[in-house]
Amino acid sequence: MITIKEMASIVGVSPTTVSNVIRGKTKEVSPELAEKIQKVVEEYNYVPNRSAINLAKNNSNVIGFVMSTNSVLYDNIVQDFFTGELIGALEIGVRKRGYFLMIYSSDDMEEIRSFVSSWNIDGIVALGFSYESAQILKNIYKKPLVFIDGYFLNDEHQYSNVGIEDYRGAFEMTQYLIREGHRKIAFFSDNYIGGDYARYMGFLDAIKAAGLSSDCGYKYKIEKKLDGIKKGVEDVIREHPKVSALFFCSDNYAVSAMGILSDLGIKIPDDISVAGYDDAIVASFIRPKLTTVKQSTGEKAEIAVEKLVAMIENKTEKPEKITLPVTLQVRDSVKKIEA
Amino acid sequence: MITIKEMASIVGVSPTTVSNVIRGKTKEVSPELAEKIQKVVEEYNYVPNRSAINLAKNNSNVIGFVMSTNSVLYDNIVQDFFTGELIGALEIGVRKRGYFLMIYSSDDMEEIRSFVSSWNIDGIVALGFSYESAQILKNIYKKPLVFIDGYFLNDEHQYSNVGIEDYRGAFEMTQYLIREGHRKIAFFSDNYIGGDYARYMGFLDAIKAAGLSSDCGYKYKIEKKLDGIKKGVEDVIREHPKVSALFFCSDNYAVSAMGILSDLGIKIPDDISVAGYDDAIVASFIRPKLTTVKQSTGEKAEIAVEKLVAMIENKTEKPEKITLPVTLQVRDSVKKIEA
DNA sequence: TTGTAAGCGTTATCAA
DNA sequence: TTGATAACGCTTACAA
Repeated sequence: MITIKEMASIVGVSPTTVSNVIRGKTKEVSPELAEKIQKVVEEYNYVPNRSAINLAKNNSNVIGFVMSTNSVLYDNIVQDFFTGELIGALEIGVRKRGYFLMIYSSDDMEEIRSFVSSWNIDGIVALGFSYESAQILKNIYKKPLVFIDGYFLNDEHQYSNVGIEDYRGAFEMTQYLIREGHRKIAFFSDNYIGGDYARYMGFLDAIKAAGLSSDCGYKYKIEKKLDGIKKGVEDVIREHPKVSALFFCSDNYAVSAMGILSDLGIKIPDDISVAGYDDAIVASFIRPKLTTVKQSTGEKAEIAVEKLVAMIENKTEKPEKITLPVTLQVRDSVKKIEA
Repeated sequence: MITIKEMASIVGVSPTTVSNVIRGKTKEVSPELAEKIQKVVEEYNYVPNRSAINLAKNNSNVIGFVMSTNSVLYDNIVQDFFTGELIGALEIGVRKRGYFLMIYSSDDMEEIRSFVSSWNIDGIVALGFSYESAQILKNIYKKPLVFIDGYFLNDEHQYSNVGIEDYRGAFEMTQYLIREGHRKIAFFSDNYIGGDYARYMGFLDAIKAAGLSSDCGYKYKIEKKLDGIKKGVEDVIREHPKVSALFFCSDNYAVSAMGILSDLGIKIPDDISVAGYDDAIVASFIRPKLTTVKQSTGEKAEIAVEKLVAMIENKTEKPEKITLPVTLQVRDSVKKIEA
């Protein structure tokens, strides 16, 4: 690895001059010299030393993707598809803009603090943080910070976030279900906070808005594991046999529930209708094809990086809540019934 | 961000002494001083500056996960589940061992070279490299390098690789298919190189080993997009109506084909049997549950990091080809038929 | 046991 | 237009 100093002595100039042509400050150096130096730079395949640059400039050009561990792969079948696609898209956006992507997952705020300040991380894309941990993160990290799918109550104007219309998607799906004649609908989620809570509220409000009584909508909290989904599905069938539609907070739950229903000899959508959320790839693999709410993970990532880099490079950039649209994706898993 | 020098002047000692206690070289410093310094370190929440350490020690403690772009998310539905799980598991393994994970995807070897040397990356986990690009990578990067799912012909002893028994898995699956009475089997892949070629060879050899004539096995090359899978499935049905079993090189293709078959009114496994490879999560979501070959992506990542870190920390560590076992996962998508 | 000082590869200030 | 030089924060001989 050749250094600036070495190249300087090869050409017979000072390191400063070499540095200047490398950084394109060509107006500060004569064309002849610039060309001579450029030649050497290329001949020796010069690559700048990032540690040295970072030390001197007190930054890093790295963007950290930090995930709160409870959202992480492995203990949660719902997340890994999403996370994989997200990371892939983040990498592309980050690289495109001349930055580098470091990944770090932890629930320990002290660890995260130490990670980001040790590396002098220029900006963070944060996933899976509760309101509480988001507050802490914002306190310990004073540089640009963009959350993905965060919910921050009344503090929203203080946080940069890119999310989707969780509420509206669920509202419209529920409206659709009602329009198709369903009058007993069960909603399933593994939690009722943040985006999933918003989806639940959309569900509830659509029922209200349709003038239906509140006992038209049932709420089920399911465990993340496969067994938990099975239990949820069996519970609803036993407790509320009149339920004609199942609305899951995510496609992966919906798809896995479809398998379980099939095992029970229950036909979809003839015996019961199923709706999902996210429009994951499986949604169009499975039969019947899943009716769901479509969101774009890739776009989420791209927008998050775009906003983050804007904040890094333009100090006046303000925090912003960005809400991406969702669309109803009507396929074959919901049946029209006589009300 | 407090520095060693600042803490030194606070305690009234030299930076060296502070540095020593921070790095646990406590035998070189008196207990009283050590304690006093330790206290200040904690009081000020000292976090070391990675750029400075890296510059001084000429390393980085970062492990790069570099993907050849042709394997990357987005243009290939097969890969993103796998990649997501892999990255998650890599992150855990890397962090556990005191390293950091940087992600970089490119097909341009010059870009990759510049990335790794600029950051002084300590070691690389490489995914999706052809034999040719693997050779180039090995030439431009002289530090520890572990491939995932690479195939290196006769050069294997020169490369560290963690892969799976691609050949044996396909061999056993095909054996199983034959045992179940299937005599016309079609094999589908989007490529016939590396691991997928090995799977194809396992398929072919099992047919030979069973004493069947070579026209018992058909080979189909499909496009990666959904349309391509559809075309492949339709082709086989038209060209070889006697085919009773479809063996896909990956679960995602298998699952997507199951949907397409269902659209065609073809029942699985009654009309036709389907087998997959990988044991992706969808394999147990779908109905009938998919009979497949099980591999562990998480284990792949863990072993890869383990080997890589061993190579980084122990110079005598030799390149090694690690082949993880696969097991037949018999479920419900293959029917026993009368031969 | 503790401290001095050089060095890692850049950037940036200021002088020539 | 070019070049010295200090500085970034740390490690590491080597000296005291």
